Amino acid sequence: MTPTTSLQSIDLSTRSGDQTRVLITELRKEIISGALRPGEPLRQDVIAERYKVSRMPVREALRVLEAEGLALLVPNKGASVAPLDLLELQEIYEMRVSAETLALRLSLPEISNAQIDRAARIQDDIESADLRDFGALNKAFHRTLYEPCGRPRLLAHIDGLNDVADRYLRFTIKALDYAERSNSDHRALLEACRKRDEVEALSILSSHIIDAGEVLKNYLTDFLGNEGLGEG
Amino acid sequence: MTPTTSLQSIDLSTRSGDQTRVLITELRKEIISGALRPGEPLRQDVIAERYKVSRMPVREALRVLEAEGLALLVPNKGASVAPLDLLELQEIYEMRVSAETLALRLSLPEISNAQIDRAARIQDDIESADLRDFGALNKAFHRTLYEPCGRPRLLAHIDGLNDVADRYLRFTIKALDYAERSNSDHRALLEACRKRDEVEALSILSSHIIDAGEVLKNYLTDFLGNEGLGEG
DNA sequence: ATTCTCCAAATTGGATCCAATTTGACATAT
DNA sequence: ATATGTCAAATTGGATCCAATTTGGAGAAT
Repeated sequence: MTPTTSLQSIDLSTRSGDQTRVLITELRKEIISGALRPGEPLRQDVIAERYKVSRMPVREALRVLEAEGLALLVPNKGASVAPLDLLELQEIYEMRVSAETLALRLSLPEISNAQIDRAARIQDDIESADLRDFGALNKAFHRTLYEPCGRPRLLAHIDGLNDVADRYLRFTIKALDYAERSNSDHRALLEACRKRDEVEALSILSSHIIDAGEVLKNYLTDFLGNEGLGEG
Repeated sequence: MTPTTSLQSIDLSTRSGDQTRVLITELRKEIISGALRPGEPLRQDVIAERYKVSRMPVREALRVLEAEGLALLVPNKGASVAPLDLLELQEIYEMRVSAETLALRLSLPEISNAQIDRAARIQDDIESADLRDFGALNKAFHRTLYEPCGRPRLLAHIDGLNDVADRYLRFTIKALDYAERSNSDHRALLEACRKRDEVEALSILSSHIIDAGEVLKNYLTDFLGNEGLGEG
């Protein structure tokens, strides 16, 4: 079942300062959520008209999205939503392990109990809330644990990786019993953080991310025949 | 002694397809090399006239450079070259260790002796060539060792980190006996790669990068008073 | 029927134009 | 002398216009 969220049109024509900024975040959301499907062409006219702006800020936004790996730009041909690709998925999860264990390691000496509690409360939400919000809440949980590291660039990098990962997650999340495993991982991770047990926390986080990547990969491998992932 | 390379003006006005692409790479080079100084304002008019194009491709290029962390864009105020900052330097080197050890680990099972030899030849060049090319050659050396990992996204990420790191390197490279230490690290790294000794290779690479970061930090700490690093 | 050519429509890339915001200088008031 | 207000110049942001490239289809040739 493909995500079939309909595209909303926000009227940015009134806004003064920075339409490009808004466009970037809106289009990013639409690509991550799957409202804009992998491989789908992104025509400047269409987007411009949908947001009631000229093509100019659209073009700037598309450049940025390309730099983020969410769009593909071919000179004189146009832009399209970056296709999904199992090799990229694997790569993203390998990079997540590397970047997020670094963030957690740097965060642990700084993190307060209050901050750990904040993460625990997000985990409560995850377990009680609608699975549709899993992506965003899951991201928030992890980010709360990493933020005390005080490395803005690293955190931005991790955000970007999670954005891309979310695209894949979106296709599968409903069908999985993955949530359960993820929840127990999260609980164990919080416990290790409370004990400030670096080795344990990093080990849990690593296998947590690797696991998620494996589950996704297996699920998507089956998927691949049924429904395209966007042409390469 | 600040880099005082003069700005060359390339005439892109004839090129058909994609002036923005060219602008991005040219401006990137100028920022990395220090020809465009940290904190220096990047006025659209000036750049456009220098490259004999209109402001439009300049604006697109600036957006991308902002996404890469090389430029700063303030709405309605304009762009400037991203300032240098010791905390960022530290962060970049932490991220390099994390990303590059991952790349090397994934590369080692794939790398051929011929590829290792290619890296060794680059190291020969480093030791014999002008120190001014150190940044580029050093980057090439490392990339040669990582490339067999076959992870395009990871490699692009590493390239980006090294671009930013080069900006700091550029300020110091001449003044250091760092080259010697770096050379012996490189030789030892090649040896470990030849033996396919993962633990040894990763350990050498880690301390190699950490070392470089420390040396840079110390050097720049002294520097900070004399000559600005661009206002925050 | 298939392939090739050519031309019009669609679409992107770049330049120019106009509006809105910021900057800085000068004048004025305290 | 310093601070404040005002207005013109500079600069950015957005829209429109034009050129260049790509796309797709009709028609001709084999």
